[in-house]
Amino acid sequence: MSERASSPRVRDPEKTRAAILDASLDLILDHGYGATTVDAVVQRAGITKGAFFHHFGSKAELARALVERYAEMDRAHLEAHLVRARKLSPDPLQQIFILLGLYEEDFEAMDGPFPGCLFASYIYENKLFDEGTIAVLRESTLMWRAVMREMLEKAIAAHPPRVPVDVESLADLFYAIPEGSFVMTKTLGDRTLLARHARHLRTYLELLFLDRGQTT
Amino acid sequence: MSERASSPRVRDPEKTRAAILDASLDLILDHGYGATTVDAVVQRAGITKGAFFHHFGSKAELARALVERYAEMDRAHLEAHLVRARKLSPDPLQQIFILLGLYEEDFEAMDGPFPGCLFASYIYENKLFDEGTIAVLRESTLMWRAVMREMLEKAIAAHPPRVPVDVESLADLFYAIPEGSFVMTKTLGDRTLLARHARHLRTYLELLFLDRGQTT
DNA sequence: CGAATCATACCAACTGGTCGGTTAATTGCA
DNA sequence: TGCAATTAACCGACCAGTTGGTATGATTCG
Repeated sequence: MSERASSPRVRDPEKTRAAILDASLDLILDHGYGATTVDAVVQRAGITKGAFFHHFGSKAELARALVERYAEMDRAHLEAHLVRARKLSPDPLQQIFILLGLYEEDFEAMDGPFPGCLFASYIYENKLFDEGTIAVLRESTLMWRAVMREMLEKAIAAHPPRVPVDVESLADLFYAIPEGSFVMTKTLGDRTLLARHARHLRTYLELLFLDRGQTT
Repeated sequence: MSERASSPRVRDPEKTRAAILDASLDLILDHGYGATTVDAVVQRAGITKGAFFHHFGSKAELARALVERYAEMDRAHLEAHLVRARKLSPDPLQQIFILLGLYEEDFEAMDGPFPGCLFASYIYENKLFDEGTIAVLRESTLMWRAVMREMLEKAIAAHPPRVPVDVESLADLFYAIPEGSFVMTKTLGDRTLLARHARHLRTYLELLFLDRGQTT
């Protein structure tokens, strides 16, 4: 077996690296990157400073690696839901509704205080990061826009909307509404908001593309 | 005359205080609170460290005063638009549309790189602030919810919605959509997004409350 | 062995905050 | 009104603690 049980102190560089990234993610989402010290990361990850700087050349390098891993997970998560949605319905509009439903499920299944989104955290400290790190945010945002725009365009072709719409900015709502919802959720501590706000996006699309009322 | 022209170096405690708050607002929205040093604030405000600690007992006190001023400006801005909207139409639904239009105008009139929202900046560094400071965020958020909820309930009474809606979370969209839009705008540097996303909220409400299509 | 992985001890730079002192405005009183 | 006394606004050198980062040595594993 190459897999190893999570015993306390074994030599496993990948696990150490992951522990550093996990610890820093938690800390950064609560304190911001600037106020997250290497010492705090090291302590929470249960390692030492030497190990930290063995894996990451600098704090900035950690920032970059962290957001890259985050962006990749985000992309993979979306991709997985997309595959599932396509399997469940051939109709592009229904696929969008299913996608929304899957995310609503995810949101409802969450527990503990809501952590928020690393992209938003970074962008509100943007001057602390180098261009390459910020570029990851941009690319992720544009990826969301492109994916949702393509789905929406197919949906529009099959279901002409009741009123003309700006497709690009409509696609953006799939990113912007959750992002705003995260801010509210973190502020009020009410995790039901995420799904409830997503449901409004669903209703909007239903009114826009369906002849009458609900489907669900 | 007790009023004084804005000449370079005059003794004017209120002006000094405002300069500190202005400088720290700019810096915090770009670097976050944690990474904004008192020295940087002092330098940008064109004063000295001594003057800073004469006006604010600590950095935390600055944080609190800054968000309180910000919340008050936000509230006053909303209030002013509300008054104008009520003057322009007696119909509650139309008032909401007018309010949205006024904010769209504000967004379109902006120039320079978009600064973002201090509430979002703070909440993504929430562990750095004391309870009283975070409470300001909560109160502002709940104020928005209460105001928009009241308007929406009046609108619903006059224009029964096509499908049943959760009023509270619908009211939240007036806060959450701009907030998410701010994140996207800061990320992509495209200031047109703000108004375009707001317009979707308008379209949603039109589809929800009006018999057919557009009004505007 | 010898390279990869991690620990310990340490440093120079910077941080928020303090403090004694200076300068300008305001007040009290003749 | 004239002006000394008092107070508020402001300055900038300084301090103790913290920061990101380094140097070097110990341990593990192929």
